[in-house]
Amino acid sequence: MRETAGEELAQLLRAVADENRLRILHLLLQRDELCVCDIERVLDMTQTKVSRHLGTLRHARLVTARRAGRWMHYALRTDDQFTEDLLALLRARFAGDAQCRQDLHTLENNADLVCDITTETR
Amino acid sequence: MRETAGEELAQLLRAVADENRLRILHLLLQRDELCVCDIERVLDMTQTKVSRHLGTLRHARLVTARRAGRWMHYALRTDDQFTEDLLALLRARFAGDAQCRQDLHTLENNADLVCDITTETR
DNA sequence: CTCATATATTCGTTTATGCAAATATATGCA
DNA sequence: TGCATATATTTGCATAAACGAATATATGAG
Repeated sequence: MRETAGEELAQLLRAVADENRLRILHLLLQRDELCVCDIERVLDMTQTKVSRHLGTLRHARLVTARRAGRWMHYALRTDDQFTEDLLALLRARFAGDAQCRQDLHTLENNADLVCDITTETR
Repeated sequence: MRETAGEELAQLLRAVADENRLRILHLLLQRDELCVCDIERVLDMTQTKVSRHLGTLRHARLVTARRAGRWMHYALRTDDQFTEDLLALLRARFAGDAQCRQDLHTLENNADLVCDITTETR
């Protein structure tokens, strides 16, 4: 059942090779953590869609999930050098992308984000 | 008909996110140029398969094609910084991959490669 | 022109991926 | 316990991508 190393790399790259997931990764580069409904609101995607794409990213070991009450907090993984380097590369690209800039604007002007509240007792 | 910048990035990443194309890129990192039949022999893939994947890489602007007599010589593009950086990242990964090491061995021990002959008058 | 070689493209099929809608699970509050 | 909220998963369908086999094109040799 073990994948070959090459197939594992291809799978990681496949996880990144999707516009929806790129937008999610871009958001996660801006905050330590974000929950599903935050992403849902900022990117204006359905809950199903966000959850599924986060599942893909988690399966590819690009993000971690942490439960906090009713919310699942997602964050970028920081334990793999290749992933780190790849994200650093992408971060530079995102800066020049119109959609990403708009998403960033929406993120910063949204006062209702769950993950902006530091206390998790809700 | 123009793609968004984000979709363009996703398309580039999609082109890289395939094990066959990763193996081809790995070979191209070893030589300035390789023709289709060289890759065909080293990777033991059918001509159709190699040609189609090279087409995908060319379409994603990862490689260039140059006709030399009956042969098409493919080479990595060097005119885009992001692509350069991405390939540099991959190069490091390839070194630790068993399949890539074997491909490299096959490449080096194959005396019949078209692109090992410097003169193109055949 | 004819034949052989190198590469590209088309065709039909299979597999993978994305989506929305519906449903299921998990947590917290009353 | 029962209800509301947050998230995950399943289902059914549509589109995209991969494959081999066959066919087409392009070049060079004779």
